[in-house]
Amino acid sequence: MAKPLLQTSDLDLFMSRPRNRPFFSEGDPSGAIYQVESGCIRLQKMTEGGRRCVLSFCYPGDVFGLGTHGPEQVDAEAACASRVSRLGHLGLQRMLQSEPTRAMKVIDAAYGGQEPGSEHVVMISFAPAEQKLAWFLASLGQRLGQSVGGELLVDLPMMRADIADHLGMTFETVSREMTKLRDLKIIDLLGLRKFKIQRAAVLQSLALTGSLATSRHVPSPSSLAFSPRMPAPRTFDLAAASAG
Amino acid sequence: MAKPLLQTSDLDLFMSRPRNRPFFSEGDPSGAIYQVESGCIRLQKMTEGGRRCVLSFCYPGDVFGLGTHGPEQVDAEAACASRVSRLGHLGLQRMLQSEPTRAMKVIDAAYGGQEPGSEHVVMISFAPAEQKLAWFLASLGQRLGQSVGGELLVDLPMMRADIADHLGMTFETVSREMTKLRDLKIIDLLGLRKFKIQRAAVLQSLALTGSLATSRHVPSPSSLAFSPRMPAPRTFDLAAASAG
DNA sequence: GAGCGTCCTTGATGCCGGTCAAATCGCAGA
DNA sequence: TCTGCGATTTGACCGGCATCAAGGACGCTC
Repeated sequence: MAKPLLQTSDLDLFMSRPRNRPFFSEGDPSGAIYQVESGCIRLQKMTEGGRRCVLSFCYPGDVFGLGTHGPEQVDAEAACASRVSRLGHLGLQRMLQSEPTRAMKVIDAAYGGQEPGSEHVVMISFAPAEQKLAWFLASLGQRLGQSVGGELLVDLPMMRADIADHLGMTFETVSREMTKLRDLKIIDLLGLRKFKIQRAAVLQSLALTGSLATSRHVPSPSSLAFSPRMPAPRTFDLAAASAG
Repeated sequence: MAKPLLQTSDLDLFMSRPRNRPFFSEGDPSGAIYQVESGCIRLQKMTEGGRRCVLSFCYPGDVFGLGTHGPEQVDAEAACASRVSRLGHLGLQRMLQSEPTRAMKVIDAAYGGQEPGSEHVVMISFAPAEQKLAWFLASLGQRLGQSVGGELLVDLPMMRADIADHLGMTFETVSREMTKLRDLKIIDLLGLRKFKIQRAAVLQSLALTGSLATSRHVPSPSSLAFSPRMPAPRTFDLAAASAG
């Protein structure tokens, strides 16, 4: 992990929460910036109907909170037992005066972290379930993965239901697709909260194109040309995939 | 419409495009800010598979383009014959020196306009087709609607396929749901590029909750309480709706 | 006004993924 | 270790929406 944006000297409070407890909720007065020390925070919104939409996850080193941008727009809850440090209103004002450039950088990072990325929107609007999950696991690998003997060991701090609400599907489907990826030997499940990426190239291909391409045959750039319907193969060839 | 952010004196170029022609594409060097004069611009991304995802639409008065934030992240295309004015690199630099506050405001507006809103994400991830369309038409009404004798007359500058790619559905489904709303007498279709909102309260309720509530019985705030599955009624009672 | 291409509407069909249900797993506390 | 509860897995079923297909409407150009 790179050097965190905020140092101990900046911060004025530490907070811990067990799983599913909020750090703050939508509409709360803000003025503070939070930095994840350990665990995983989910930024989410509730719909009128009581459904939950997880906009993003924050991992150690990430900052969140609206700071100077007004009242909070989302709920921030612990996806697992988590600890965050807080730069409160006063400390933020102080930093804005003493180090305006860095303060702005912190505020921008915290603000940007809770905006949904366009990639996320593309994924949840079009991709089939298997591609959504492949995309999520691949990005989790990039963010949290630890290389171990050519494979990538990745923490999975959040529950299946959290993933589901992040990708616009149900936790049952998350579970099913996870099992499918395991059967294809693309990932290996190590208990409930950890997994291994066994074939990163295949996972990446599945995440990007929704199909299982081998790493030596990258889909041609010409496939970027416009085509009204996606004619990509939508079926798994388990045998071919396992042989790959 | 409120006073546009940019005045004629600021701008250094006008550009026109017929439908489906780009103003710029993802990856183009930026440094400019654009303001819609007439028509409708769609900001979109293409997926590897050649599918299109419309992140947002820009209407007259809106600004877009990344300005000082680096190369363009999206395609900007005319959703119908459109005209935009452009504040180029030099003009932007000049404004940043002479009126930094306003320049920053312009840049922020343009930047924010092409970030997907969290409301949009919530909609496309969970809502059924009828609710998605109701939400889109209602927001279009708020943005472009002209009150005419208690009803709201709204331009619909983009094609069905554009709406579909914005909401994560197919243009056939957009068409079907549009017909359904017309049959329910919630909207009235006036040709292909214009419609009337006949019963705004019902449309709004459909957009927010996915169900048809009458305006006198607003869904109670307590419904915001957490419930893992949305048990809201998913069926249309055409008779009851028409009677309302 | 005729002709033509594009966009839109509408129908028929099939499948993905949501829903309901039940069994199993995993963890924490007694 | 035992017990209990919540999380996860797995199965069965089915409904909404994508897909395929055909016909109609609209807006061009000539």
